[in-house]
Amino acid sequence: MPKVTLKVLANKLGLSTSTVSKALKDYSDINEETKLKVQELAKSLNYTPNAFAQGLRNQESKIVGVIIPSMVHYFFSNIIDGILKEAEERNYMVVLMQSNEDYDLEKKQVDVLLSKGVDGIIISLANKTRDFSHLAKIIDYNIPLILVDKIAKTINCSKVLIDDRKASYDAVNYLIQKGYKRIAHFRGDLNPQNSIDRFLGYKKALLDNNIEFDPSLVYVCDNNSDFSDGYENAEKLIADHGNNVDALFTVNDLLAIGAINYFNENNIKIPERIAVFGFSNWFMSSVISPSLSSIEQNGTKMGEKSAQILFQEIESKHKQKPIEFQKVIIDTELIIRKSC
Amino acid sequence: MPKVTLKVLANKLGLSTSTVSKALKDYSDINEETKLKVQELAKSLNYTPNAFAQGLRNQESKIVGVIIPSMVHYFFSNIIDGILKEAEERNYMVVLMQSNEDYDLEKKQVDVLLSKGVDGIIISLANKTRDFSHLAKIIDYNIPLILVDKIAKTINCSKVLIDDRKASYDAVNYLIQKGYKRIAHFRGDLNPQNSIDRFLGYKKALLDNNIEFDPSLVYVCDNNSDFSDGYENAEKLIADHGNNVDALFTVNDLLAIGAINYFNENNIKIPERIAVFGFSNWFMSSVISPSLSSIEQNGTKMGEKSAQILFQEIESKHKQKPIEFQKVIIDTELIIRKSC
DNA sequence: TTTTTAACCGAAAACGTTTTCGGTCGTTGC
DNA sequence: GCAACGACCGAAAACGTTTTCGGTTAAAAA
Repeated sequence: MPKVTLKVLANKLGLSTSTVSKALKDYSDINEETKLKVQELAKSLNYTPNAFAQGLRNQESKIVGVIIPSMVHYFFSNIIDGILKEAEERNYMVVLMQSNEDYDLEKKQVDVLLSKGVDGIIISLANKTRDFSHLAKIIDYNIPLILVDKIAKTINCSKVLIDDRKASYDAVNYLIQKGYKRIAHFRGDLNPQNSIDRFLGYKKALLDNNIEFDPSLVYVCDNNSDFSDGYENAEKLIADHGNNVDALFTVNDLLAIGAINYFNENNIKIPERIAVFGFSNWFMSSVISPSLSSIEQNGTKMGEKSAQILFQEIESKHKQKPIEFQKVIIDTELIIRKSC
Repeated sequence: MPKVTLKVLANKLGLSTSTVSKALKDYSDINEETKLKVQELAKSLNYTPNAFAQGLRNQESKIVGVIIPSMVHYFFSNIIDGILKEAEERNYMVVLMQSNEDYDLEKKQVDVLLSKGVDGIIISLANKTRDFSHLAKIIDYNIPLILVDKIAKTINCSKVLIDDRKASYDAVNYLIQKGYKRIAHFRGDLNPQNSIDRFLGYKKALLDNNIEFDPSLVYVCDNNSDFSDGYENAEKLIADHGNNVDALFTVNDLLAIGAINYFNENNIKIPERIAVFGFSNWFMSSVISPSLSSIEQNGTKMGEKSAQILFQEIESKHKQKPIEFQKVIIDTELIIRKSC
């Protein structure tokens, strides 16, 4: 089967490729009749423009790149979901890469995306990423970049995130209003910004309520994508503090669920003996027992918004308009369930 | 910043673009010294070949397309995970699309992938897909195609799947050995093959154990990606059969979890009053209460295998070798937990 | 000295599209 | 009758790469 290109259309109609091209793009200097003839033939022969040639000529790929730390995460799945929806509407393709929380891989993937000529990039950074030169490179290349959730404060680009500090402040504050006083915190890695902010929100809620901040109640879960980390730290928590702790606020639901598993197995009643509050509102949090209170982070909306901004910026760039970076805060919501 | 192309390398060295190109690709008719000079300069100037030009010239994109019904599913996330790993190793990019279980969208996405010139395609079909002309089109275009999990029997291409019939036979058989006799089944859509096969395995296990098959114990959950469907059908099940049912085997974990929720809320003890067995072994099945017995479907391995075969076929095509289609059955495993 | 050969390099075409810049008509205005 | 104009179309260059096919040297063979 011979590929149907502009040239074969042109030959069949006794026209030139330029005329055919212009006819298909509705140029004003082509006769309406010939336009129709060309368009009909194109349709009947199922002509589709060669994407490589277009890319080469127009310097745009109609592809955007997305790098996330991990695929198998409810939150990230939702982000992708939102991005795919927006891309679909605009006939853009999305190439997806996962960094596996590995900085070197993340860096390499940025290079690949740049060399493939993607029109824009959305990244949620790996936890360990401290060096942002690869992001600077994207900006140097003049490729629109959006950071989502796991962001870098110092990089000058649009960002979509939640107010981690406020969200966790609200959660802890809720616990305090409910009467809990000795509230432990399983925090995430020391590095990523939202881990820090969630910790700070936790601390501020304590202070604002005149509860002394006790550093020994804070556990660093640097492997926080693993729920066994939550299980083990729950064990440690009880070993360390015995009855002198009555609530637990975790940096994500996975840790909370690990902890719940430990408490359940050891007959530590939730929420009577200890309350638990998670973060991110994974689907499973609504179906475990006891169901877990959490913070709805709205991954889908974050993905959608990121993509919207990205396409805006791509368009602005195309029109040579200056682009001004946005920082969008997506609303969160306390989801109160039976664990507190 | 001027883009660094073969031409600028050539100019800087007083060579021709052809020589530079050949030097970079280690052609034998280029002097070792000049090769070195070229390669050094290329590295120092950070030369990366233009992907569009390469695609145009070589007719290959180093991109593969993946279409899945839905992103936010543990099983599909795992498939993607496996595919991304394999692609990463081979420096291939993956463009991801989700059909949202919509046939028309699936069809359109195939067209987009074809028009973009991807080197291969992996699809897990939407449940409602009954017409396979879009798949035939892929084969017509001579693009390697792999079907994974949700397959079409009549399409002649490589497939990666599990033995749904055997897996569900084993699960139901296990229930029977445990003494359960009135086993209900929440089946999926009437259309997709694996929904059918899981039903047939259920039926055969009953017959082989001399248990009469009772059609009234089978409920069609045509919206089986929604766990409320499980909840509602559990309600119906109890209304219909009261105490005359002692086990439930569902076509997936989500339905099982919906049912468990209903049973828990209505004080129907699991597994004493009714046992529950799921399918797919979602992560959350291990953390709900009671934990759910299920069938490990090994999504990651399915994704990996699909990608491996795809890249094999792409390579074969490249070498003009004939490709012979494979049908790979991935092992499943009964995961026994507290729900039975 | 002349011919052959090997070693090295470059010219050029091709992939398919887009867009600028003219060019050729026939028509209108004066 | 001539200039000007508008309508329509095509030639050609460009995007960056790959690869074939010669071509130019200098050294080896005759």
